[in-house]
Amino acid sequence: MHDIRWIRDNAQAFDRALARRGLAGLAGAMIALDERRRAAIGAAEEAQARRNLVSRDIGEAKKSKDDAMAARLLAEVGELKTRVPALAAQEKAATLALDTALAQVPNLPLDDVPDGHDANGNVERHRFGAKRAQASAPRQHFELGEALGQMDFETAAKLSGARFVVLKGALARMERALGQFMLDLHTREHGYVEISPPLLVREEVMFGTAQLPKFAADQFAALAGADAALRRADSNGAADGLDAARGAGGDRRWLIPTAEVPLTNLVRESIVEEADLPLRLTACTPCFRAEAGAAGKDTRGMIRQHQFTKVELVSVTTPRQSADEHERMLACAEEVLRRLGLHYRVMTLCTGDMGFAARKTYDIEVWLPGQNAFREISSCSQCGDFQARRMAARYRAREGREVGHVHTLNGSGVAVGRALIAVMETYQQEDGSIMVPEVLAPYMAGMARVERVAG
RNA sequence: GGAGAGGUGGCUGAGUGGUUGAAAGCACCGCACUCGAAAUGCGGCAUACGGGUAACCGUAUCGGGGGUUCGAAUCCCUCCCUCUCCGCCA
Repeated sequence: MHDIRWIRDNAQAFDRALARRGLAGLAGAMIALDERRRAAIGAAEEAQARRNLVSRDIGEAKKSKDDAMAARLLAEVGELKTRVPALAAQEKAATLALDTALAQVPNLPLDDVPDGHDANGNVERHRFGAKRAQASAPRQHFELGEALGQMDFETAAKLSGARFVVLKGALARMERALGQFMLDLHTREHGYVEISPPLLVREEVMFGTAQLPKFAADQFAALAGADAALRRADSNGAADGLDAARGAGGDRRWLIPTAEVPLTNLVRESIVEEADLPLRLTACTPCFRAEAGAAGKDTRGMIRQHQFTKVELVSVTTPRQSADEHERMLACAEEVLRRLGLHYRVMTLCTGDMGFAARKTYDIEVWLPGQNAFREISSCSQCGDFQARRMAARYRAREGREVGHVHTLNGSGVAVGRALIAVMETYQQEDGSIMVPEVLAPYMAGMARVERVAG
């Protein structure tokens, strides 16, 4: 969410930055809404001030038993009785109009973000490792997993539909091992605090990190007492089942699409002392995504699922610290892949490929031999004060005791499902078995190799 | 699910519909006293928005929303949240 006062003072810079994202200028429209809002505020406050003044006099008059004076003042204030609520309603509507418009505007790219229209404009920053020599054509993870009898998409479809998977035995264990390994690395060596957050959150929490209102179609929602709520909604002839259910007393929560949502919102509506910053938080959680815009994309295998596990990194910093923290966070995520011995490259996303809330983003793309391609396994973003403003998350400066919005950053450290895929495809053997990377062995009871088991 | 009790400033906690943004205490900051500290005394100490170069002025906020009233922390409705007891449950 942008500061309308900043837009007012920097209208050209604002529109120029939006243009870099391929968007039309909005400063004029925003400023017009703001002017309407401020005019409404002025009118409403003036009326209220007058009412307050006269009301006070009425109180005085009644106290001194001056009934004639009181009656005269009452008559005088009569007109305000309808005017004040009307003006207040206008003010509310004008403020809502501005807020609604502002909530739809994405963050602005930092100056050093490369310009571009889409993923083709991303710039490689550096890479690590190399492709391994493999005797025959490497197989994809789902071919390996199905052959091992430990990755079952058909059964998952029976339970939940497309884009779900059932892992069994050693592969299930390896997924868990990956999450544990990452969490241990970040908490023991990188200074992050482990969090076990709620997976169902309120609407305003989703708004805080900017998943809502614009990306509702990408999210899952859960209803408590869904049957009863929906039945009542139906009988009301309501169009939108969810909103209606809520209106009918249904209790709606959103399933987190990433732990970024609960972790970042940990500081919502609060003022953190500067001495306590930066906050570094990590969690390993399931993530739920509707993948609404991805029909037909990555339909095979575990690359794109409605549910997947991810270790998330979140930092809350002062404005001065956020750029350095971004580099640090990237290094923390990279370290995961280095220790797993996975080949990857780091891309600086261009203006056209960045997410809504980001002002700068690094993606880590891991090499998948079976796919013969680099695929995203982590995305580390600085959001500046964009989310902080939506969440009302502030800090008090050490010097001067001033209050300002914090900066927030988030990154995957890393996506566990995709890490499993990368390990499988990278460490696959001719016979279809998979060598276990050394760093995972302690988490897998010393198992050295994942093999097909009878049954 | 049933019954009940509550939500007031960073915290504790008063508050008869009329200068109550809100007593008091604690915490915090400044000053005085002190060699220093403690104790004590004096003063300060919410947030947001609007207006103003500024000093400052105005408006709103006592869980959220709505209502009654010239005027609401105080009355009414509604929603949310917290707590206690009972039941159920991983």
